[in-house]
Amino acid sequence: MRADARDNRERVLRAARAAFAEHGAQASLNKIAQAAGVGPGTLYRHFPTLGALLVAIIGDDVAALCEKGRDLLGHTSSAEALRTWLRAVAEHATAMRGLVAARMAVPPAPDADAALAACHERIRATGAALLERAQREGAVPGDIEIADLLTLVNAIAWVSEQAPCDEYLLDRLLALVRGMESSPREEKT
Amino acid sequence: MRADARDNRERVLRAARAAFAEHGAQASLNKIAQAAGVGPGTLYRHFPTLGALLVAIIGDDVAALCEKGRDLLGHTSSAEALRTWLRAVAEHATAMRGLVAARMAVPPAPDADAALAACHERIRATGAALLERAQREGAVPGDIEIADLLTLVNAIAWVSEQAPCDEYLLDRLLALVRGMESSPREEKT
DNA sequence: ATCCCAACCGGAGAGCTTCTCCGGTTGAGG
DNA sequence: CCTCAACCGGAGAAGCTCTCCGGTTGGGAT
Repeated sequence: MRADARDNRERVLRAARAAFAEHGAQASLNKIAQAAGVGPGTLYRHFPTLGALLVAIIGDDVAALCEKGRDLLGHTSSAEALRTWLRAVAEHATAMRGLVAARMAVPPAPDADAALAACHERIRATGAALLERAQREGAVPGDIEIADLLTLVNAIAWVSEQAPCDEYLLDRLLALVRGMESSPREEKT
Repeated sequence: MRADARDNRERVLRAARAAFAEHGAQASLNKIAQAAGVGPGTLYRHFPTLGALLVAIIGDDVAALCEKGRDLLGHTSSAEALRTWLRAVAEHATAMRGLVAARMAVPPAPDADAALAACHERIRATGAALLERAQREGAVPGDIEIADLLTLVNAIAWVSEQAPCDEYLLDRLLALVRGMESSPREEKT
């Protein structure tokens, strides 16, 4: 890749990150290109779809979440580890004003972005390890499936962004989920 | 209202109902007008906002849900009554491919459609009666608030529409909510 | 039965969006 | 230094929401 091309790519990523954080899925790709100082054609050549752009932005975040999940596997309380991690997932999904939640909520369709599907799978695998440990210890009901749990967490993250004025909504809704009865911070009975 | 005006209004409503059922929030208002055989101006004069159109369409459904809620207050099992009603809410919210869930998910902002806010309040009041009964009987934890519960149900309805191929997702996610442990149909232990 | 005007209609169009195409420009290897 | 593949970005097609306004018409009054 030519130097100027990489330069443009990074400027687009920076502009997109800011735009998504502010406007979420409603961000205009045109304006992102404009803010990055490139033409629309350049943006679309680097990132043919919204999903591709999104994956490029959240790639690092996904890795961080997986890392955090591995760390939490060593946590003494398996239930609290799961809760803490799911809350981190929800918080990350909320960071882009619902865009991430909307795109990552359900397992992607077969024809969808391969990179997006990979992100999804990495998150799922990390969650599965945490859930299985909690279930083995009997801390969480055994009939819960990780895919459903993640979908629900993403749904909660999405809806929390619909009411941006209620900053505690996310936590209250998470507390309504089976197996997450107490919020991570207040545990320590 | 002139006869031709009412005629047009009803044709628009019919077209909109069909379009929303098929495309949800992505339905084009232009195409709805075209399908109804009227110009865009006519559509926007009758229904200035998407919310107004939506309220006109779901008004009857909201009344039916409230009616159903009142009936269920006489149900022997207060917990099952609540579960059955919330499932009905979710199913209705799903009927328009996520559009209803997206608009009704959270209590509307002060500047929003008054009619939409009224719909929201009627649903909330009905749910509050069902929830309070279940809580009085100790069938559902007392720390649950009806507004949060409804928001969560709407979030579930929304996310279920994101994966239209998984028809049992809605029920599985509802079963993940505290106080809705068993699905309504399978209760009857 | 006719008239009249308020109410209503719908198309034109402004301003936004996403996404594509292609002629001009430029980085970097020979 | 020269060349050309790779890259750039603007023009523009197509579609969207929503507004404005001149022409039409329903139906009450005469």
